[in-house]
Amino acid sequence: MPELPEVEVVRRGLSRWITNQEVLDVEVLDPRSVRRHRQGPIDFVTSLRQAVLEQPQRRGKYLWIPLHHAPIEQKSPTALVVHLGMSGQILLSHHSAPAPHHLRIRLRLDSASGHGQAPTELRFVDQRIFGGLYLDRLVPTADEPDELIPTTVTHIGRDPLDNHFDVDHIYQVLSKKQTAIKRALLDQNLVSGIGNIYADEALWRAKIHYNRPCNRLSRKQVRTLYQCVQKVMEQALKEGGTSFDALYVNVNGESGYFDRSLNAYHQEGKYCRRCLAEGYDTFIRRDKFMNRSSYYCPRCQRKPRTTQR
DNA sequence: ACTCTGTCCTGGAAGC
DNA sequence: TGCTTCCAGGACAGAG
Repeated sequence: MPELPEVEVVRRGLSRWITNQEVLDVEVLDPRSVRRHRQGPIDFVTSLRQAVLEQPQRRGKYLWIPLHHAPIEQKSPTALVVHLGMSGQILLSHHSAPAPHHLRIRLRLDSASGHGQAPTELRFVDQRIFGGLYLDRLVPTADEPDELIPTTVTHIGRDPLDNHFDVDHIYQVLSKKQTAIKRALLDQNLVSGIGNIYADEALWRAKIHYNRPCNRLSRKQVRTLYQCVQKVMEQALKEGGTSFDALYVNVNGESGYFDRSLNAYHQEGKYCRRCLAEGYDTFIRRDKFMNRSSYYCPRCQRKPRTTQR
């Protein structure tokens, strides 16, 4: 399940190989993968053809590649926006390599214009079709006029690895929220890039129960929690991201190995590693929360007294 | 204004 | 064996 570290691994791979390459041709094999492109699949193909791909950017789980249309007068800057959803992959291959099973979109690239052994095709593969590609206009952000982001990403909050990430501002917002802390962690408008895996891992590290009301957390607890988010994401990035199966891979099709470092997520029934080190044999538990699983240690992460859903 | 649920999707696993 | 049901969850529309 791609969250921030996985998307960043993909961004770095793309940056190395596709920057300054021209799109020779585009093929949409499943129109559902471009459903967020309002003007439809045909416009997607014709608008992307002959565009030159610039340095890929990211905010949270959103990835975008600014486009440069060499021969055409630039109306306003645009970008190819990528969201991997649940199972999306960006793969760089030779165009003659066999097509993977869930191949949805292919971009033929002009490898001759760039690096010698560059791949000749960018492929979007997506089993569950929650992800997709679309074109969008780039606009300056509200607080940094030199920073351009797609209009559809303006409502997304800065992520924990962003230089302008401001934890005191986050605390101010959280102190007014009634809702459970995990719901706030997963809310991409406040802070982006956190999904179910890193939410559970950060809460475990910070020893906070997923159902703790936001407005009952101290400034210190909020600081600690977001430091834990940053630490767990930095470690995951170092280890190439989390892969449970073939659903998440980097641009070369390789899996990350952060799943071996997980302390809570997917660890139901296993000993809590921290408790074990302290001489307790507590098991990690799984609760249903927000229609998904929440993994936690019942000793380290005590339930709030007033349990609300 | 804020909070929360339902929906989109596929395929592997579990249940009968 | 073969069928059905469940489960995974990111983002957003729309309900409360």
